[in-house]
Amino acid sequence: MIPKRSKYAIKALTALAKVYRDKQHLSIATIAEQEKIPRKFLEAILLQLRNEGMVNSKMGASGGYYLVKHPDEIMLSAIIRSTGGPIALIPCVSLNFYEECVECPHEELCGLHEVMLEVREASIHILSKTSLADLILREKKLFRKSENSRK
Amino acid sequence: MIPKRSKYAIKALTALAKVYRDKQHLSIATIAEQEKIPRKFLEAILLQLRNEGMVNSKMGASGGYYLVKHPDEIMLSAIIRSTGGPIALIPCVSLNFYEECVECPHEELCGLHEVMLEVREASIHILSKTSLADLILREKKLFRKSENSRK
DNA sequence: TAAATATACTACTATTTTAATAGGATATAA
DNA sequence: TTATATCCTATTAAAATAGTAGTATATTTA
Ligand code: FES
Ligand code: FES
Repeated sequence: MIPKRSKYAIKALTALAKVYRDKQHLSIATIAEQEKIPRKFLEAILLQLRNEGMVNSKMGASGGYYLVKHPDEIMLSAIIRSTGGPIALIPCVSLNFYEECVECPHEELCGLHEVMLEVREASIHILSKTSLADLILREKKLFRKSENSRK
Repeated sequence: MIPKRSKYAIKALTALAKVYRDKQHLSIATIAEQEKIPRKFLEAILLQLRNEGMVNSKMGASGGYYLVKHPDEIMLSAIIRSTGGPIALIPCVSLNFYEECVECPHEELCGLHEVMLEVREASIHILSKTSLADLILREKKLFRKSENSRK
């Protein structure tokens, strides 16, 4: 499981992606309300994302946050990583939270290691080809689909 | 990430799978030492696996644990589930640890939900086609490979 | 230029989950 | 009958996660 932190980050950045035209920005308060994220917690998350270089901010009245890159170029895997969410199922196959397996004498001889590596690859494959723009597109498609099935 | 509990369970069951002929059994102490798992913790894990019906035990002197099913039929996904390890990355797409997303008004309209569902499917696909027997086979292959590359 | 609005930053607390241990009861073999 | 194991409940310890408080700083706008 990824932490809520990461999920909130994806939600918040998606909100920013939806207004991405000419560096339009949104305030923490606006995003928090829209996405139902605890305000102060979101503040901490966005600050972190800013330090990671994923977003930029403008201080003062009518300030706020905006995306640095195009929604097409911001991948879910990058957001999860920037917010400390592990994708791998065990530490010895994690890129960002790697820890040696004290129980396994040789990593390269471990069958479980090999399988978990495959799982990680499969997950990362999906998460690093899906961008914020894709997420928005998917939502549009899902909405159209539900509209049609209601007829 | 899955809990250590699940990883230990896989390791322990693999040890049992290696001696699976005519219901041969191993004691907790033996497995704990072999796989470098804290003894008392392993005891709790095996007890749980027994209550889940994955293994059986024999009490008293020269007792121990043994697999109920053939190593071919015991899949990693089942072990992870039996020990309470989540495979999904977020609760709203988890089969065994499902929780509704309070932030998302409609699950079926949520793009993130859809992507995370795909990730889960990919992970489960691998984990539920890999058995304990496969794990042992993989290890044999890895060993042979490393032998060859040493020449 | 003052008031209002918003982010920046540090530090803290609370909650939950996970990992691990303790210790006695019970069963079985030698 | 002694040694060896599992059975079972309860507890503790440690770590990770979630969320909050409060003040400093920057910027707009009236
Ligand atoms: S090396 Fe990590 S599970 Fe064996
Ligand atoms: S429904 Fe779970 S992330 Fe939207």
